[in-house]
Amino acid sequence: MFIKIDFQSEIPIYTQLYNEIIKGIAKGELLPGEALPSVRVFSQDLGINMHTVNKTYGLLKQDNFIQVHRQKGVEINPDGFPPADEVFLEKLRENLEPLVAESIARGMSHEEIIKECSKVFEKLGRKGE
Amino acid sequence: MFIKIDFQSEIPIYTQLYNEIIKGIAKGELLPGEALPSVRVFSQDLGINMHTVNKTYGLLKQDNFIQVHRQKGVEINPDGFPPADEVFLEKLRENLEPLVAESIARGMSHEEIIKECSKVFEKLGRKGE
DNA sequence: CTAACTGTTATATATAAAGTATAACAAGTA
DNA sequence: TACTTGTTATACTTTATATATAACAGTTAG
Repeated sequence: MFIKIDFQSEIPIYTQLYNEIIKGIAKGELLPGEALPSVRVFSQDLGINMHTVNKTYGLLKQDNFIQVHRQKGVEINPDGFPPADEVFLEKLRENLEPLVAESIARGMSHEEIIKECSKVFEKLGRKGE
Repeated sequence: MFIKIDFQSEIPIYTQLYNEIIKGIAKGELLPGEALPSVRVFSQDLGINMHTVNKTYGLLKQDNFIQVHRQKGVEINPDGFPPADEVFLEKLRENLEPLVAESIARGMSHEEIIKECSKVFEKLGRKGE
C-alpha cells in the first residue's frame, strides 16, 4: 500500500496517516486481518517520527479499525469494521456542514453538490466491483 | 444574526466564525450589501479578542465574501459571491474525501452517503424557498 | 474643531498542539 | 541470547492559536 505524506500541508501528519489508512480500507486495499508495519518500520518508511505513527495507531485502535497485539504487531481488525452509528452520523453531518454551506454560498445547486460527492465516492470505488 | 462560538471545540475560533458567516450567507440570512459588526464590537459580543475577528475578516476578504472599507466598516460583498471554480471544486473534493472514505469503511452505501449530504443541504435551505 | 469610530499594524505574551529525539520497559519469538 | 513488538516517559523545538495593549490614518457625528 502506497501512502504519501505532504509535509507542506497544514493537516497534521498523524491525521494524514489516519485518513490514508481509512482510505485504504474504503478502497478494499487493506483487508481485515492484514498486518500493518510496526511503528518503527512505518515511521522510517515515511520519514517521520515513531510517536507520530503511534498516535495514529492509537486513534485507529480507539475507533476499532485496527487491533493491537502488544508483542506481535498491528493488524486491520479481523472482526470487521465499526458501524455508521448515530454518533458517527452526527459527526459526519457536522463536518459536512461547512463544506456544503460554502458550496451553496458559491452558487452550487443541490444536484451539483451531490454530483461532487458522488465523484469522490466513485474515486474510492473498490477495484473489480 | 446569531453566532455561537464553542470554546471547548478543537476547531479554532477564527475558523468557527468563518464557517458561521458562510453559513449565514448560504441560508440567505446575510445578504449582499449587509453590514457586519466592526472588529471591536463583534469581538466584544462574542467574548473573544479583536485580532481573532480580524483574522476571520481577512480570510473572508481574501475569498471575496466581504468587502472591507478602511474607515467605514465591513459589508457582505454587494457585487455577489465568488463562483465555484475549479480551484474550489478541487479543494472541496479533497475535504470530502476523508469523510466519504470513513463512511464507506463503516459500511455505508452510496445512497446512504448521498442521503446524509442531502440532509445537511436541506438544513441549510433558505427560508421561504 | 473635537470626539468617537473605522480597519490596520506592531509588539509582546501565554498556552496548546505538533513533531522530533532518546531512552527504557515487559513480553513474545527466532 | 538477540531481536522485535507496543508502550511509556522525558525533554525539546517549532508553530498555531488567542489574548493584551498600543498606536496610526482617515471618516463621521456632534
